Amino acid sequence: MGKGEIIKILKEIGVLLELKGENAFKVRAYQSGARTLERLEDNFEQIVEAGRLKELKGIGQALVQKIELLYREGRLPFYEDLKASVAPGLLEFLEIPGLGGKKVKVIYDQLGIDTMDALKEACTSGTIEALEGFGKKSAEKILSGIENRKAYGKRHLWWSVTGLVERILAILRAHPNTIRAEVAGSYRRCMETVGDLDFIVASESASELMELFVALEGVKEVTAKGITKSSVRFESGIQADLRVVPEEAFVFALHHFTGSKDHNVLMRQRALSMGYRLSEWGIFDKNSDDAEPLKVSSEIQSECDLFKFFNLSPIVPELREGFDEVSRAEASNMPSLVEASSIKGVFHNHTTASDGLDTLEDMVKAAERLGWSYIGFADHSKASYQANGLSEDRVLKLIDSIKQFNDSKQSKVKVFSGIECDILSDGRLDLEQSVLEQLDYVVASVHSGFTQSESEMTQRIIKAIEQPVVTMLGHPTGRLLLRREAYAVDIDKIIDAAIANKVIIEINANPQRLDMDWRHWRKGLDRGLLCSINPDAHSTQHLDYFRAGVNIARKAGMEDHHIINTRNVSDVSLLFTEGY
DNA sequence: GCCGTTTTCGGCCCGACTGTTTTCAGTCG
Repeated sequence: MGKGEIIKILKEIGVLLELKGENAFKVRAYQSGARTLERLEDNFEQIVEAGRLKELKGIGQALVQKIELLYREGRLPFYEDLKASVAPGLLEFLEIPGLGGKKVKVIYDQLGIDTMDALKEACTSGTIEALEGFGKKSAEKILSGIENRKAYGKRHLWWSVTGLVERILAILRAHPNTIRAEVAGSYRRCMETVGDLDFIVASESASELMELFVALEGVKEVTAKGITKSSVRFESGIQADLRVVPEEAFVFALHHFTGSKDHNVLMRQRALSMGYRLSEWGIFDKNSDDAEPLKVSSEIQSECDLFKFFNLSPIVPELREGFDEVSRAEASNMPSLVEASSIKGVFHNHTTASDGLDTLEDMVKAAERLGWSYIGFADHSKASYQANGLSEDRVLKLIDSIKQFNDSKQSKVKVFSGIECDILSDGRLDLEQSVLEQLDYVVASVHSGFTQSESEMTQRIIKAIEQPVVTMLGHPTGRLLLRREAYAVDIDKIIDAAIANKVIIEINANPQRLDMDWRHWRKGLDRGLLCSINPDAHSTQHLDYFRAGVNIARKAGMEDHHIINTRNVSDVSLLFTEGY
């Protein structure tokens, strides 16, 4: 059994143990074991084969045995028994806000309820509220949770909530009693999708801000309202939290609620190892129960100060995912991340030649407005019939017209001629090599046959990567966030092939794709893998997507030199003619 | 179930809010 499936099973064991009422730390051990495997950069198979699982942090004797069994035999009796002992419907109950493992267990043990319909019935009939520890409000909350399950559980694209975030921030900052206001959480860390929004405000008059917040336009429901914290749900289903803290606690609250959870654990452990306790309120003496933070807390005015206090280089929010950022900061080995202002142009864009909405001329004007010095067009090839893909003849004409455009000196922006060439199901390219060779560059992408097996798909893409004419690989996994899973593909093998054949991989910056995923890049960057940030724009407005791509590049730890879009015109031309 | 410069037992990150309770457990982030 492969790593992905094993991770899934470990996570499920955690959930099942929770429903069985097991020790919370045991539950956490399975979850953290799964996370350790998820983050593993070295080859999983090799580690298991070499008997080195035990060396991984968070994986002890018990997990080693279970993982090895799953790896070698593909099954684990412990898991099968556990699964058989828990009613399958209970897993779904955990998706209801307010229901955790303990309460679900009570509902099942006392009432024998294990389906959503029966739970609904028990809420309306008064059976639930009669249970010890439950009441009328619990029943109402569960009922509304069941009814709104779809909207509540939904995550949201980072890009799609930027407007709402900016609007709320502006309102909070405009309040006369606001000293500082920031957005925190996964939004601030630039995750590709966000579950909810977190706002932190420094102010001495919390109650006024709470009133302002719960009355925001578009608020459908107020789910919590306390002295320092309120939660609301907007009509779109997204939840937002506001926390108001005194000015001296602002930095600590901002850091804490920016997370991630795993990053906070690392920071708190570091604090403990240095004799301190760190919370969202400040820095405390490890051994005292004082409610007052140590005096040093008041000298910390920024997150930089906070990291410095713990002898760490500053860690930007994008990198706070609980990987190795704390140890890198300790060694003063933080990357100098790419900025949006370093981008000088983008390559994978569409025009009216295939399925784009705007003409080449309009797209170039938009590139001028963005201050770029070049732009490349990669319209679809003929196999993408639904997208009006280009035949060999049309490609040749397009190359001509681009040459004329450049010669006419209409614009200071240089236009590169490219194509988004379909990778056919057998790995061949959709257009004649002699035609492809005349273009400045070729983006090879999969647009069909998504149901192939993992090995077929992997071989198919590698075959394309091995064609010397291919410059870069487009959206390597084909995922559409929140809509369509990636097709089955061994991304590690794709990365190896790209490096071996000097093929660039794109970050498709369309907010729905953000593909290749930021989690995969570190496996290749140190070995010379290059990235191209490509908005996959189908209109002038879409060019702005490049910002979402920069976010992902930053999460992947990329510096300017990893990204071809930071190079100037002549270096890019050289790259396309000479390779790298 | 994991872990160890407090080392083989006894902790495990920390605090707010809610709903249920008369002091706290469960949930959540």
